[in-house]
Amino acid sequence: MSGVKGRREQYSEATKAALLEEATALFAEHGYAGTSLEQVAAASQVTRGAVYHHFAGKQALFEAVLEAQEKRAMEEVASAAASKTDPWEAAILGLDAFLDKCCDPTYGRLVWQEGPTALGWHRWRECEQKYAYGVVEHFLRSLIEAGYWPATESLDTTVRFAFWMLGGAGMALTETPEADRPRVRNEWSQLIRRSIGGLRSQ
Amino acid sequence: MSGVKGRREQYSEATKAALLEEATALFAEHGYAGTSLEQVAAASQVTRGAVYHHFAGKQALFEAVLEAQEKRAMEEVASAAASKTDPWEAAILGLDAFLDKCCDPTYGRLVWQEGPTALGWHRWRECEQKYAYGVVEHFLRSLIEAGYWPATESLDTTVRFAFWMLGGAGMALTETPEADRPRVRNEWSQLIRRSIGGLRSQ
DNA sequence: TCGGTCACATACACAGTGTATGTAGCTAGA
DNA sequence: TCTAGCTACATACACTGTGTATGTGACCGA
Repeated sequence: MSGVKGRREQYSEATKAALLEEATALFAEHGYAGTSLEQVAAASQVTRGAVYHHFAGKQALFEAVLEAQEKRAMEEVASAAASKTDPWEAAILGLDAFLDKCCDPTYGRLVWQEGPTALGWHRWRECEQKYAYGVVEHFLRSLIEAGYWPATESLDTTVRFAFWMLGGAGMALTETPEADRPRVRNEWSQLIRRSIGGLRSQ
Repeated sequence: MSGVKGRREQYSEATKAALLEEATALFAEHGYAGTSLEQVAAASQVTRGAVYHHFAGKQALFEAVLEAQEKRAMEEVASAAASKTDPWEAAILGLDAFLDKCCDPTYGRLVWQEGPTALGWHRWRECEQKYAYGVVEHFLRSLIEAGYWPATESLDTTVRFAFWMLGGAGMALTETPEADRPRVRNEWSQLIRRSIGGLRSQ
């Protein structure tokens, strides 16, 4: 139980980190189905045995990759929104930060393109619930509490709806070639804001 | 070039139809990855050789299944909308017909759940563009022409946005247990209508 | 120093796709 | 009517990739 790590544990964590890093790059570049564990292992200078030692299988490896991405992304969104106390303004800032993040090709491809195809919709959504989903729900709750948003539908449906629109923006951005992204980003941002305006109280 | 078909061609079409039918059922029940061509062939009382004779591969078979589903679905949507001449009312009727269709578990599972995972996002969207996508674009064009909808964003982005919202409803419905579907269906319908209201001209 | 455990490597089993080849029955032309 | 060729499959095989069972050396605490 001592906090000190032996050499073995240091090496172990290093290879695990290397596996995660290489897997992230390979999955993002060639897709989930398009990269074999052999490639991931080779890029990390180990064999597939190491992969199966650290992760339960290919899916588990991908989930670990995806969770790392989501963790960072949601931290960035939350910290962006934290600068405003008004729930509405905070939500808009969060939206902008999220759209920014989706312009990162690695994040976009892994989370929005490969995620569902690799894990299947069900498992993917379960993963998302731990991160993005929870953040969206948090924003919505505060909007409702502040009276900005009517609670006519069930919260669950509303969260899904909001989450889905954000996902659409993310998908669109990851698929859009670099040059058009600013325009597309802006258009989606406008569409989301105006359509949300239609839902807004008053 | 005679219109008369020999026995061979009749048998051939029959087996192709059987393959499509069995594949539809199996893909819908066990998913794309969860069903092997061996199973499809066995259910159709032939061997895998027949499958590869009629289709280029597993993906191609799935695409054929998916296209058949979409073709029927879009016909239903179009015919539902045809009873109104006002673009706005027609669009609303089309929306309702679409949501109805998504409550069909086979359609929902194949198109919204298995589709993207089986073909990958890119290829899936290319398939959708031939059917659903085109229908959405048609509705939007008529709405814009009639002055119901502002043409502030690029049409492409707007079509994607609308398509995406419909997809969200479809996804949500296919995942929702039978008993809750009427409620969820209604909630999504409301959300879409009100959010569209926010985009509507004036 | 010695037994155990950790962090991998190695070897193997197996499923599933795709492809190359074989074959029986039909069909068009002489 | 005979036959050459094509169609509609069946059979056999190669290969890729996952997962699992087992082996092994380095480390580490007692």
